[in-house]
Amino acid sequence: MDASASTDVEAMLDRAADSCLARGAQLTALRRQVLRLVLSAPQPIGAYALLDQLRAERPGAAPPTVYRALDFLQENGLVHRVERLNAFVGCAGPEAHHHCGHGHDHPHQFLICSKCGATAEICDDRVAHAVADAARLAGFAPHRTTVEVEGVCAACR
Amino acid sequence: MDASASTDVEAMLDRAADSCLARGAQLTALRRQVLRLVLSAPQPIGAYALLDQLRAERPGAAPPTVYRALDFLQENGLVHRVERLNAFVGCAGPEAHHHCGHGHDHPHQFLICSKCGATAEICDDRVAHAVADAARLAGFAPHRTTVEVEGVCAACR
DNA sequence: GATAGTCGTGTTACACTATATCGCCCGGCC
DNA sequence: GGCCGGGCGATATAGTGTAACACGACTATC
Repeated sequence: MDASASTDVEAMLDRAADSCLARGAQLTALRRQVLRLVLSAPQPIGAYALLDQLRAERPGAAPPTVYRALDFLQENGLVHRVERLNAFVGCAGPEAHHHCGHGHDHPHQFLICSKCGATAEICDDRVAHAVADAARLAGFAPHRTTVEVEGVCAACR
Repeated sequence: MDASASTDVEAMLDRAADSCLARGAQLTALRRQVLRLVLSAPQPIGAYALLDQLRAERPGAAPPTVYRALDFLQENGLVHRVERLNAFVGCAGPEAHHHCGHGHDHPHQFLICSKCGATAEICDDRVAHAVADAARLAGFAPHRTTVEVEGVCAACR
């Protein structure tokens, strides 16, 4: 990561800390460290890759260390899990979603490039509504939704 | 499973064999056995649960045995993988989707009840179109799409 | 009929992902 | 002080998925 990206990450961490405080949650040093690693990764990152990096600063770290942090970060809308990759990405912009009327558990979709592995998060209301409508039509009360599209990104075409 | 359900499963297996032949693929005894187990399961079933059952008839079966069969069945649209559960379900009705104009790689969505674990497959064109449109709007060429909704089913409410 | 190629399968070993459980520390609270 | 809950360290184990190589059956081609 270059300097400007690092600066961006630190700013995002500060905003994340504020957002947690507002919800009565604590972005502890460990959780902040894990979130920094996720945000700094150029692509979705697996729990054990995260663990390896975390050990550089925290030699005693074990799987539960990183999984507990990831659970917390997910609950607070700071990271998302990409099911198809068994990996995690930083949420594109939690505050942006608040601006457009969504809470911390905002709807989102992933576009996963099978060529380069890049994963983009989008937030399409039409998709979210269509899915919710289809579920309710089946008598189903939707709670959380996973939408992941595998394909080829613009850069790889 | 009662007798009528078993009969249904056998009929589905026969139709699956025909469908494979038409595509130049072979539904071998092993693959048929695995598909039978998936179709007979009341809920999505994991690869290792499948493996345990398979070993009753085929003691030497190992993980690659079942994963290779599942890969084949997925490629031929006979089973789907439920990412959130790391499990597999028989395709609700491949021939039904052909009737409504979809190929063997038809769009589908899952409704997963977090109370009872029941998983329903639906096929909503509005969802499929909304997702495809959103992806293309981002310059992305969609290939395969995963849509999974976790919530509470009608029976559990 | 030999040769080579493909496909399906067997077999072993390993890598990766995730959770259970126990125990300790620390900070808040009555 | 004594109690409690949250966060964390540490160990062990469960669950999921692949790599790599071997073997036999079948086919095609000469």
